[in-house]
Amino acid sequence: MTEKQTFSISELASEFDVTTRSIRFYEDQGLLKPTRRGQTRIFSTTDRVRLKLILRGKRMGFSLAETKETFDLWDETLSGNEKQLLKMLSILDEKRAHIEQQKADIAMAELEINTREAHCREALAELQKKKQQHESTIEQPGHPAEQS
Amino acid sequence: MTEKQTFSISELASEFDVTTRSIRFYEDQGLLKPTRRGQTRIFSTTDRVRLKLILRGKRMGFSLAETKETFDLWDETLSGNEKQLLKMLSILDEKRAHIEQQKADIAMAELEINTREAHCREALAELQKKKQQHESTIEQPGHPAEQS
DNA sequence: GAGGAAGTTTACGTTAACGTAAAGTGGTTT
DNA sequence: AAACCACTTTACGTTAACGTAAACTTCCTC
Repeated sequence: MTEKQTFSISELASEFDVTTRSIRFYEDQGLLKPTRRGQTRIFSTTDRVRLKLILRGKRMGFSLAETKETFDLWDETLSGNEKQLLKMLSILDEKRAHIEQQKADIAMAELEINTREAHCREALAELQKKKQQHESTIEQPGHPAEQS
Repeated sequence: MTEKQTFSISELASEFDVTTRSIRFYEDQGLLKPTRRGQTRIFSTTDRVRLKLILRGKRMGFSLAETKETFDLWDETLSGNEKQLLKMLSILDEKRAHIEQQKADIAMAELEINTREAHCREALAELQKKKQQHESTIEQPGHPAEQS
């Protein structure tokens, strides 16, 4: 009872930090299906969820076409015969494979980032040491020289 | 002594399953720097590693321009002054943030895939049950009818 | 020496995912 | 009623990352 049920285009745009142009484009491509009041779009909570999925899909490397496919397929699956269900299961397997690849990529990337960071910090420490040596060579601790 | 040190363009292409066109494009954009024998490209193990990084970068949502930036920056960092090193560290932080986002996305995606799979399997089980009921209604276990 | 395989350059074409005007609609605030 | 929103449609422009075709060189083989 306490949750918002409908959203304007600009509400969704600012919430998810995308342009209204993008949202209209997603509708145009059949990914969102807002109703209308006059000519103004009214988005449901379902649209909101789908927008979230679209954006996450993008971050995970899925094209809009792929995301639309899974949306459509899922819609069909809901009232689904056996063939549809089995197809959905096989697609879920593909997604899982994709995810496993991503996990592996991420693990490797993390390793590299860590070794690089270590390398950087070592190099910085080296520089600091040389700096201090240099300072103690040319300058004694004390008050600065008074006017040359 | 036992590892290959140089590679032709088609060797790399087939190893990483990309086209030679792509590899030439990556060179064109400054991501790879093969030497030449005559006009033929000769790729080093460094190039090979970078190609691998390019492809992983793509899978993780980095553009070629971004990947090139980190390559270049890392080259500079090797002979680096303090400023370069600090910049590299801040970029490493950005990458880490990116990775954290990916991890979160992946975790959510996995959850969804699991619930969807469960849903599919339930629906399939329902269908199987109905099928069996139907079969036992219209058909008794026994030998088939002989020629109508 | 004719052909074939693997390499090259040059250059125009393509697709996805929007960006960016331009021009119009509908409500409300002054 | 004038001005100002937020929203709309239509339509051409843009960028990244290659695809694809054409015409050429080298080297090897038959």
